[in-house]
Amino acid sequence: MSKFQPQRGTRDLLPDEQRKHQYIIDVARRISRRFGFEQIETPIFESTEVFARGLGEATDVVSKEMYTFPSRDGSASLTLRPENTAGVVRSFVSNGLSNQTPVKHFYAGPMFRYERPQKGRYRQFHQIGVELIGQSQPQADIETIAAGYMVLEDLGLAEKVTLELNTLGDTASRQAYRDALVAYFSEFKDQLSEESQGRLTKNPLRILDSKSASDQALVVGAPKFQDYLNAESQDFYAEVKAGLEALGIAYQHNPLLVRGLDYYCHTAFEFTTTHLGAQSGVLGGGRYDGLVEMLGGSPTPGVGWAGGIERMALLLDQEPEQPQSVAVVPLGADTQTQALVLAQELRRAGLVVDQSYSGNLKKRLTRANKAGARYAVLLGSDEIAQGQVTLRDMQDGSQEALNRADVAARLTSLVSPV
RNA sequence: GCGAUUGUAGCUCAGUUGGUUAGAGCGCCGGUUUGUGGUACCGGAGGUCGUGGGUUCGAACCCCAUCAGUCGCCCCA
Repeated sequence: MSKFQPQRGTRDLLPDEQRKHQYIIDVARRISRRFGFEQIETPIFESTEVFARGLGEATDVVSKEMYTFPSRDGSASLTLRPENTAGVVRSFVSNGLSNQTPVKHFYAGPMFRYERPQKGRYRQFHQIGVELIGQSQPQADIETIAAGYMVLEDLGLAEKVTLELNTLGDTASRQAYRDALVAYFSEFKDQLSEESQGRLTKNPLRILDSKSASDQALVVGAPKFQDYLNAESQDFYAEVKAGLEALGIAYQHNPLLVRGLDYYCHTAFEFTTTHLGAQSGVLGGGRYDGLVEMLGGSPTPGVGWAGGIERMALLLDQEPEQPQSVAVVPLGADTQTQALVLAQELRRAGLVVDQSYSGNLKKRLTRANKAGARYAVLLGSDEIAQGQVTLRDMQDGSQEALNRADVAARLTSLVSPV
């Protein structure tokens, strides 16, 4: 055990793991682009206020999970982003994009939350996500969810997730329901779990998805949100559901799905899995019509989602494919320079080329084999004398003599360039 | 922040009621004729037993603390 280890909840992404992350990002970016989402990047830290106001002071994320520190001159409080929606919306406002709506962004990158680490849950973790800002119609929700679904589908995860769907209604509906809930639970306050007693004032909706048995018993008799939804909210939700049905995207209405960040309204959804223990959420999001205004912009609706890259990586069945590679194997004195030249030529042709610098042929072939080379190009004094190389198929061991001038063309016909 | 559980070689793990120089498999390195890898055989390197204290003649093993992983709570991606 060496003295320095990665900090708790952080880890090194070695090539095997990084390859999976990159694969997931590549798929998500490609699919998102089909929907018109273009990639952006916002800073990894922002003014603390962006998150405090954006996500809500009382939320767990803001109240106890943020990495917050003073700026070097002490004039400001900064925070490592715990999610990217608030940052994207802040950039929408900062860059004055309100006259260019709809704005459709895709992003991928690290997020930071001070939580107890577990499998699929890290303090530095990575998300992909999309945000559609400036459209209030339910079709925006439908297509946004469809984009998330298509990403999961393309990753081969469609069978492993279920889409849970709920509506949080518009502001008026939510406020009415909130009041009703507070009235109801206040009657049973002493029966509520300690945590839920705290939620009663801060975030009563969260009592609904409490896992405490005593809370659950009370939740059964609690007022139902559907009874407090006004006509507009009901119509909106109905349209979202109808749209998903038209697209053949199965969902499960979960009236207890209450997202933990304050900015959500109307549509709330989450693709969950049973394969990751307590970390069931894979990709989730919803509508956030009040957020732009909250961060100082003019009232502008929005909808989006974020997906956890680590969690998706854990669900992948197979390793992403790696490009096939070629080993250039010089043999004997004076061949090293020719090998360098050949290797460079093959790389210009788009091939993945590794070259051995030492050892006898046996050793060099062993190394080429371990490195996973699909072909080896043997370049010895014999070959050079005749202006040729020997091309060895590392799978079946067959060899052929090639004219030096034909090597690149031959190999690019056998192996697809990168 | 709370509860439970685990920590021995690069990896997966043995290690008896505390008793000499802590083991295996895989992997790694080298060898088994000179320009031919994968299989087989032989050999080798690699560990302050997570860390720090304590008990003991003696600790990988018992006790305390601490750090980290895992599971659950919580929260979320």
